[in-house]
Amino acid sequence: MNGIGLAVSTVIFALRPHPETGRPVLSIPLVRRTRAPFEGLWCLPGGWVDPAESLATSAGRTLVETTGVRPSYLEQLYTFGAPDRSPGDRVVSVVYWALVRPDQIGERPPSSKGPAFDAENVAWFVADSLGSPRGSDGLHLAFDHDAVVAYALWRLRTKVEYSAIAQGFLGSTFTLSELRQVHEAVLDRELDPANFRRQVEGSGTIVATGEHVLGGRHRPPRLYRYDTSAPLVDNGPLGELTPGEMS
Amino acid sequence: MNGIGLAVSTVIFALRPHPETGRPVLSIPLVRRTRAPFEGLWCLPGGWVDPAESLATSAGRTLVETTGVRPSYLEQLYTFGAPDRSPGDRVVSVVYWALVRPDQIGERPPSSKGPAFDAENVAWFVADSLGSPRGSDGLHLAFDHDAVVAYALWRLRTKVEYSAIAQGFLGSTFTLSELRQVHEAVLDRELDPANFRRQVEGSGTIVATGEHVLGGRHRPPRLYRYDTSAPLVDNGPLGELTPGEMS
DNA sequence: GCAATAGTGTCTATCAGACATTATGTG
DNA sequence: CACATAATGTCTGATAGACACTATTGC
Repeated sequence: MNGIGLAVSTVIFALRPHPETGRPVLSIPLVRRTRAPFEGLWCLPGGWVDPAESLATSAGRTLVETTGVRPSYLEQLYTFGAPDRSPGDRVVSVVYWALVRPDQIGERPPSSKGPAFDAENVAWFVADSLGSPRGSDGLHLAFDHDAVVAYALWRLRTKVEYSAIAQGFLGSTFTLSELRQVHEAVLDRELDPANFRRQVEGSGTIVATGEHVLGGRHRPPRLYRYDTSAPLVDNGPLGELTPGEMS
Repeated sequence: MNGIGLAVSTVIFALRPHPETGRPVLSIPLVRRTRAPFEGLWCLPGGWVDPAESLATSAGRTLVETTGVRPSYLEQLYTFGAPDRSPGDRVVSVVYWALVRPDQIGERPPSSKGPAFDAENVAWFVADSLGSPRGSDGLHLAFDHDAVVAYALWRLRTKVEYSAIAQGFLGSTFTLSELRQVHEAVLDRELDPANFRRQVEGSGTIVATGEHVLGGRHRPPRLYRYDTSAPLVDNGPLGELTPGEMS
């Protein structure tokens, strides 16, 4: 007990159509602050930790309450605790990062149950337009959230190259083309379809379902699913946090 | 402000002679608890976060106070916050991991200044004898510190393979043989001297000083130092925490 | 057939690991 | 010289990237 406020925040990633090009682009929902400090500025969704709930549960709860999205993946990122990061009383924030599929984004507040979020003050931003260093051009967020977003972006991009994290953006089955497009959107560069196929097939993380997708004006691609016996990501002895463990 | 206690703990690594074989082995200092809960059990050094100090400063301060060592490297590991991880009031622990050189280990409490640590209740343990899963054989620590140690060990071993973290165990100059022995002790396996040399020379992280070590009954090895223009480790946008930044 | 994407094959540069060889100090 | 370790060289198998080629659908 030392009079330090403990909060959680979450950097949420989704692939959404770019407002101009329409191509899928890494996007982050932010919340506009409606009170001091930093009133009017955008910041990460979050809130206080309830003494009875775990940190991950707290992150999952607050992000649903404020943005209406239900993530398919949630992982702790880093704890930010500089004494001056928030005016007034000391606040330490345990920051998580999350992935959501398009179908997990509630564009409207859920009508029946749960607290409705304030849609007026929630908006999606292209990830690459955020996270620029203090003092530079571009949109700047409240608190130290510029640095937080930059770090989360780095972690996602690093991790997509060696883990099966991309499935957080995909449904239960998908084509190799869809999986590749996820990687391309995250890494923001094109990948060779042939080499990508070899790599991901050789990794053993995905399994062909035997089904194909018909209807395209071209050869029907195979459907794949992730091998559920393989871990989603390599987090060492900690393991990953799946939605089931979140609450 | 939510009535949650905020603490820091640190997993400290040093290379020390194995109590039986005498060969350098990864070792961790622990503190014996002198009060409930878990009185008599060993646990990680740590303490409460002072509202005025940063998390890293807090970690650095508490580990010096309790064990007398001054680390050459300190990095945040993970924040552990399960509601039931400590009996009584809720405690969330931000855990750091640290590296120390042999000369930074104060075997006796510093005589002149600072609080003397309780040498009776501090002891070094071979890292591989710790971190075993709950319920299995072996020494078990207070709180959730078994899992904490296991995770820290995983992180150190992962990181030594792609970063220049080994310098945390070495002085300002060293031979390739010494550097290799650090890697071998951390990874607990032998490395081919020739291939190790090529890899580390090719990485560009070390520079030959031009000097040699004489006196051995063999060809005198070159001395190297780390290239100070290269970063110690790749922590993304956060960068590393050097001792200078700790306080 | 043509367009479009799925899927396979092949070549090459690079790199890690195994291991042979040479170099240079001390006793 | 013998010995021990330093330092260099060479071979090989695995792999990533570039890119050519074949397969299969809809129109």
